[in-house]
Amino acid sequence: MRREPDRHPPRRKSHAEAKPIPAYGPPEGSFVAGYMSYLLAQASHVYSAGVHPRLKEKSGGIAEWRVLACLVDVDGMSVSRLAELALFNQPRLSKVLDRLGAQGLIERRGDTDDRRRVRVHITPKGLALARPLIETAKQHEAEMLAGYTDEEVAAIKRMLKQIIDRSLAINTPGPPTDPSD
Amino acid sequence: MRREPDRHPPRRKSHAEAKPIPAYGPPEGSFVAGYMSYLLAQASHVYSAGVHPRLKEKSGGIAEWRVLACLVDVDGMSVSRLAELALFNQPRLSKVLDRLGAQGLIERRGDTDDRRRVRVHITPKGLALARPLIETAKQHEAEMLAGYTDEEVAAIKRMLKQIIDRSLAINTPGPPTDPSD
DNA sequence: CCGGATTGCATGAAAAGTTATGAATTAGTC
DNA sequence: GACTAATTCATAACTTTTCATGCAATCCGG
Repeated sequence: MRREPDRHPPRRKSHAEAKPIPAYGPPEGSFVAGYMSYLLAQASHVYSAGVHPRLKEKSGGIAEWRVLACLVDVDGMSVSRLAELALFNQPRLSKVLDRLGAQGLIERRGDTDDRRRVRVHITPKGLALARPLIETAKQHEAEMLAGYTDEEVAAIKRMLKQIIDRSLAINTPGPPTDPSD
Repeated sequence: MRREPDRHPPRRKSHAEAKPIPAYGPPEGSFVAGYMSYLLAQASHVYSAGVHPRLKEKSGGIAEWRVLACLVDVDGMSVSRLAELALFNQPRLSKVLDRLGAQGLIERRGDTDDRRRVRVHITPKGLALARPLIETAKQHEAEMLAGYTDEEVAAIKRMLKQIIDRSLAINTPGPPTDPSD
């Protein structure tokens, strides 16, 4: 049997009265509708929903894509630094790197000075895969932001960076570097 | 042995020359530093990093928390609608619901009219758990946005909602509801 | 230098998520 | 009304992530 037996009580009425509203997103005035964390998560989610299928198909997964993109920016980062940049915890990144390494897209090399560290390098094969993906991503961004002026886009990005910086400042308990900031 | 034998070539130099910069976030001018998807993901990530531990501990997981929060807003949604709202795919939500159901925090009830549908209801026990969590979330939001004026906060949220709406419009192929929009 | 604390990364076991698919029900068409 | 298509949700099989932990290398106080 598919569902529990008593989940569906006997039918109530013939078939009158319309179906509920199929609206997207949270209802106006609800908690989540105005909750910043939710808005950020939803924005991130729906904004990238359009490219993710393409990126995932080519790179083998969104996590893989993110790592490759970061490595094109900065090659040879340590594992923990790369994890931070790609927004992963360290064990997760280690395993993503295993997969990327198995495909010959990245390479781990021990740091010569601090032998605890492992530096991650993108291979030529990895670059050959990543570069076109970055173009795809840029093209998607262009489409998504077509309705905004350059100034508006700049303002949006500035605002996001500010949110990021402030969050980091709050989350980082250390003594304030400068109270006048 | 822990790593591949040849990962660490012989040490290079005594110990002069400083260690690399430990900066947080992507380097200025890099691709990801200005890539909207990344900014949104990073903002979402670091912004909520502060509450997530607390919410997770109390609710059993961030996914669980999101579902409960949505249900406090709107009780009795269908599974697919709730999945959409909580930003999960349907099978994932089904499993989150299994867990929540096992703890007696939610209940599934078959829709009387359309017997394919299953409506999800939060239980009194679930409410008792969720309400304080929402307070925690609100408190966190207050802390995080303390540096902004009410108007600035409103502007930020409006901006995010606009990004969401536009993304949805672009991702939804259907004919434009109103070309004059 | 020596020993304890710390850092950087990997890894194993357990938990959670994903993909593909199936079953039940309803909708639509002729 | 019967038949096919479409919707809604669950589930099984497989993959990925997480949590905790271990080991090696460095750091640091004496």
